[in-house]
This record gives sequence, structure tokens and C-alpha cells, in this order.
Amino acid sequence: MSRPRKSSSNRRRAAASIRDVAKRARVSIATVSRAVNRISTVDPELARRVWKAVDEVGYVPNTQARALVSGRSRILGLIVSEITNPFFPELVQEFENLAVAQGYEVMIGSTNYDPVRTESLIRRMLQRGVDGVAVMTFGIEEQLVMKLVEREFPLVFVDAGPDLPNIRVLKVNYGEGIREAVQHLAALGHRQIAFITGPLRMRSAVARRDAFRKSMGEVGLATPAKHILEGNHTMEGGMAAMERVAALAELPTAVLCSNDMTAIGVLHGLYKTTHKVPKDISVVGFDDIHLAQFMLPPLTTVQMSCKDLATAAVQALRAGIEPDHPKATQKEWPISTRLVVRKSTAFPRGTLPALGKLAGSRRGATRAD
Amino acid sequence: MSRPRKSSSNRRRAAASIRDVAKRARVSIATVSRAVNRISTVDPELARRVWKAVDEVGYVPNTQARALVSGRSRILGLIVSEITNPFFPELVQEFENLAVAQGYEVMIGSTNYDPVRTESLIRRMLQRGVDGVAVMTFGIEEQLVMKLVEREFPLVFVDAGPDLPNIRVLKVNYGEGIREAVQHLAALGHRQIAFITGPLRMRSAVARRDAFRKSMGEVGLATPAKHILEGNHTMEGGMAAMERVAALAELPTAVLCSNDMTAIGVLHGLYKTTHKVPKDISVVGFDDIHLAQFMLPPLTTVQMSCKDLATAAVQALRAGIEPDHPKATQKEWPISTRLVVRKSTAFPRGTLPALGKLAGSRRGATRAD
DNA sequence: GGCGGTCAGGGAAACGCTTTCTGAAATGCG
DNA sequence: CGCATTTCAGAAAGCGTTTCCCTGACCGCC
Repeated sequence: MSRPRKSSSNRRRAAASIRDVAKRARVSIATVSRAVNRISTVDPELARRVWKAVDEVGYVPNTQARALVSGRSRILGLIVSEITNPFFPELVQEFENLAVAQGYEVMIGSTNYDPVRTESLIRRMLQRGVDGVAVMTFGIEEQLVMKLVEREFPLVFVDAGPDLPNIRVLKVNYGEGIREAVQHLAALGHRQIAFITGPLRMRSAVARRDAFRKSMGEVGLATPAKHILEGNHTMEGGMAAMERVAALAELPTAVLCSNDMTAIGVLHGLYKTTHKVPKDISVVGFDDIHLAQFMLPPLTTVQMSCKDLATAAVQALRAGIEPDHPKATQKEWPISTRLVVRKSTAFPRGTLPALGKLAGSRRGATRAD
Repeated sequence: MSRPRKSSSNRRRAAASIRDVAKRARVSIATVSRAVNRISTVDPELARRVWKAVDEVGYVPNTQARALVSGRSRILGLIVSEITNPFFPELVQEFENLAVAQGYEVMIGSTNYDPVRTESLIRRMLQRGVDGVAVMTFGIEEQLVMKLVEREFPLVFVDAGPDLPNIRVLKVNYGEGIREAVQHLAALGHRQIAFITGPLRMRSAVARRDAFRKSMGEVGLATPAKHILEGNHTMEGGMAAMERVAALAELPTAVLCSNDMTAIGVLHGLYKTTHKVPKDISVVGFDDIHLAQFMLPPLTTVQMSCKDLATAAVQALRAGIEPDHPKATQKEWPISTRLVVRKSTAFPRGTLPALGKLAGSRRGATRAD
């Protein structure tokens, strides 16, 4: 009978504590703790009594206290570029589901491409004691993050990151899907294919552009500078880029975009002109956001699965957090991409569609409508 | 020199604690705490020493410990229906910005309309000790939430909620915007206006439908049952409903939708038919999500400002949490709506656009396919 | 000069939990 | 039957804060 407790009428939430359970089950708080954490050395009979008491007083363990004593908050930080970009909510959703299923909570934040905001975001996460952070901004704020987070803190990046003990990298294989897309267009008969990039300070945007060039080379097509336009991964950027494409002396017969939002902007830009998709010009996106299939026409796009991304991110984080995780030493986590053919691609104008089934799915690309 | 501290080499994050600061500044931990919390009774000279030490050792207060002792976590819970519905990320973003600016963190969760999921979500929030929860699901899971959360816990609902001491309600004035929309259509000459509702178990969906009926009555138009179709606030639902509209003996000349996603679905559904928007049929949405202006054609819609909603939600929560908040007793927080006219509405087919300059120049811009 | 009154600052309790350590009872074994 | 060993519950030491309470210095006043 050491610490006499206050009557605790001071605060609003007079939630039942471990002591209330202990009293009711006529055991010590240590036993309650062990029972609740399913530690096997507790006598089953006692454990039953404890669980009954837990139920009766409506006990819910206080996570703050748990975190304080254990030094682990069981919160994963998730940093995205902007939550309002449709790609990210899908990722957030998957990430959250997985994390929660594995006993973690998620703290989400978006950088909005603003270094000041990013800095305060990291600070907030550190302050809240997250166990690790997944930086899913596709290669932009890594430097900043590294400066703020001490070494030895579990971090997950996409595409590339410094080679440090606690840093894991999700390696997205942009090449696969983009090659499929280029081959799909080439097979349809397209020769003049433009590419609208993302903001080129983003590593992933550069990677996608390079994958495009490489794939074009593989099928023997040229990639003149005028056919590579810089966008910014937004609809507005896609529209603007499309206007520049339309201004070219010779209109390309197909446009490949660095992400779906850009492609949607392109569709929108084309809507204002007399060119029809896919009759006059084919459009291909990248990401396969949910919205893509609801575009007019439904967008052919390269799928980068959110689920794969989220699964790998959560696993990689846990590998860094939990001392004896089976994959504790794996530094690179591969993510694959693949083409999803819908309705925004077709034979280039002037080509007779009599070539038949050639238009179909090469290399196992999926057809979906 | 009572408690000798462990060397603390056990855990990864050997973050500086208040004691390190105290030692370095040669003051007690109580003084550090007071200085850091800017309590005015601290000698300015000492305070400077403390802040210097804070800086030198890189001290960041441990939020978990703070929350444990103060009983307040400074975390606001935000429950939305589904994060992948474009309306919500915009809301989340605004909410987060405001909360963070006011010193709070946000814990987000989506119910996905699943009671089981919702229950576990509430449990998680309670367990993490959120100070209050904003349930921005537009009138669906209130009952469930009420059951789980003890009385006296600050809660914010949208549209309607039980009249309990700590519950505040954001009253959205659907009438205003919907009246504007109906009057806009009526003024253009539409007489046959259909309405696609949301899921009718949602209070807000019912409210919007009722507002539609009322406004139609005000302009002397009928609302036959066949012109009120139930959707589910998704694109798929919009498409399905549109098919049912198209099957009517006489096609309405305009369709008003309970939200923008439905309207987008309707546009998509119409795309598959020979009916053109807005030439053959006008479409109006509700919410004014960012995407609305990028539809083909840009969507005329009723705006319900996310910013207003988020501002009110955060304010109302704080009013419930902080004992001496100026608006502590305000139970209802009004939110207004207004029409935003874009390109998806026009004169009904058969009407001569020669009625004067009202007949906008956009006729020519409206293309077939 | 002595005394009461302020007031800044330090000591220590408390928040709710985990985990180590301790000790009693139960068990094994010669 | 006695001693060593195992098993398992309880006691208590923290985790990093905030805050109450008390001490001691200083001030003003009689």
C-alpha cells in the first residue's frame, strides 16, 4: 500500500486504469499487465479473472503510458507530397489498413512540396515519438529529412536514399511498365510518341523519363527533344504541356504521361481542341489511380500498385523497428509496374485498323475496361 | 540527487530529456519545465540559460510524457467516410493545417461505411487519448459513435447530433446552394429536372434531396417520383442512376446530383450514350471538389467549402476541449453553400438560343464526341 | 533589528504503464 | 525427509513530464 491514489476527479476522462482492474481481479497490477499482454507465465485461472475485470470496468490500456515506459509508440509516420493528389489517398488507405492490422497507428502528413512545412512535419513526428517514417514523396525531400532525423532512425524512401544502416528503399521498377506501354504503342503503329515528364527535380520523374527514352530506343524509335516536355504532375501541368504539344508543326500520334493527373490534364486540353482521343491521338498515363478508369475515355495507364507500395513500406519499416524481424537486413524492396490497357489508346490516325489483333495485349499486359 | 538515472544505452533514441537540460543550465527540472512552457514567473536570466541549454542538447519535449501527466494529448480525431473520395482529402488537408497551426496534432481515420471498422477506429482513437473527435461522415455513424464514446467527451458532428453537453453540430445550409442551382436551371428554361440522391441512410443525403424538392416547389416545378433516383455518392452509383434516367420515356433536360462524384459518374454514363452535355442535358454537382473544374465539360456545382467546414470543426472541438474557450457554449455552427456556374449547364434542347445575349457563345465550343 | 509577507525556484509526487527483481510456494530428486 | 530448483505473483523502480508544496531569500515596515 505504497502510493495512495488521488480521487482523480480532476479530469474529464476518468478512464479505468490498470489499478482498477487489479483491485477488481484481486491481483497486482503487474499481473494485470502481464495478462493483458498475453505473457505466458500467467496462470490461466488468474488471466481469466483479469480479463473478466477488464471487461467489467471497461479498461483500455493507455497508449501514452505504454509508449512512455516502453520507448516505442507503435506509430508509423507517413509522409506524402500532397494528400489532395488522388494517388496518395489510395496509398494512405492501404498503408493505414496494413499498419493497423499489424498493431500500429499511422501519423500522416503532406509536404505540399514546401521545405518549411516539411521541416515542421518531421519535427512534429519526432516529437510525437513515431517509431519510423516512410517518406513516400517520390524522391524530393530526402536531403531535408536526413538532416532532421538522427542517424539510426528507421526510414523508408522510394526510389533512392542514402546507404545508411536504418534506411530502406523501395525500388520501383519503372522500366517494366513503361516498356510495356511503349511497346503497346509501337505495336499499334505509333512512331511519333511524346512524353510529358513530372517536375524534373523529382528523382522518380527523371527515372520515368529515362525509362521512356530507353524503351523507345529498344523499339528503334527516336526521342527528339521537342517530344519530351516538362510537366509538373498536375492536371494544370498536363493541360499546359498539351498546348505546347499541339503547337508543334507535326502533332505526335501518342502522348505518354509521367502520371495520371498529367494524362487527365492532357485529355482535358485535347477536349478543347478538335482532336479526339483515341482516334486522333492516343494518351497513356502512369500510376493507375482509381479515377483513371472513369476518364473519358477510360485511361490506358501503367499501374504502380498502391497496395504493393504500402505493403513494402510497412514491412520495411517494421524490419527497421523490430529488433528481430526476419527481413531486418533487407535494404532494397522491389516494386513492379505493368501496363493496363483501356480505351485511350488506338491505332494512329491514317492507319487502317485492319491490322487486326496486333493491337492486342503484348507481353501479358492486362486489358481492362 | 535522488533518482540516479540509468545510462540509457538501452534504446535507440537516446533523446535529450528535461534532466539533461536542467543539468546543463544548472537549474531544476521544474524550472526547465516552466521556462519551456513560458510561465511568466521564471527569471528572464534563468529562462535564457534554459533556452540556451535546450538548444545545445537539442531538447524536444516528449509529448507522450506530457500527455500522460496533463491528461490532454493535444490530438484531434478526424473521422471521414472514405479517404479515397476526393472530397475528403481536401477536408483533411484544411483540417490538418488549422489544427497544427493551433498546436494540435490530427489522427485521421476513415470508416469506409463499415460499422466494424468504425468501431475499431473509435477504439483506437480513445486508446490514443484524443482530446475530441470530429465525425465528418455526413450523418451516418453517429449512433455507433455515441455508444462508444462516454458522455462528456467533446464531439463534433455534421448536420445533426444528439443534444448533449459536449456535442457540437455543424449545420450545413444545403438549402441556399441547392435553391441557387434550381433557380439557375429554371432560369435557363429547364422544367424536367431529375435528382440523384446519395444513400438515403445518410442524413445529409436526405437533407439535400429535401432541399431540392423544396426549391423545385418554390419555382413551381413538379418532382415526380420517377425523377428522384437513389444513388450512393460514387461514380459507379452516378453511372447506374444515369442509366435508369436514360431509360425513362421522356428524358429530363437536367440532372442535379447529391455530390460531385455522382455527377462525374453521370457525365461518364452520358458519354457512352449519344446525349451531349450540356447541349442535350445539363448536369449539376454538389461539393465543388477540386476535380469538378477539370471535368469535361467543367462541372457546374454547389460549393460546400472545405475550408469553412474545417475551420468550424476545429473551432467547435477546441470550444469543447478548452475549459475557457470564448465560444464554449455555442452548440450549432452554421456552414453556407453557394452555386458555382461552369460549363455543364445550358439551355435545354429545343430552346432557341436566340433569346438574346443570354445565349452564350459557348454553343460553338460544345463538341460532339 | 525583528517580523510577516512575497515570490522565485527546487524537491518530490503523480500520471499509467512495463519490467526487473524478490520471495514464497510448489516441485524434483537423492 | 530435506535440500535445490523451478514457477509465478507481487513489490517497486522507473519512463519524462507537470505541478503542488515548501524552502529560503529578499523586501518593507514597525
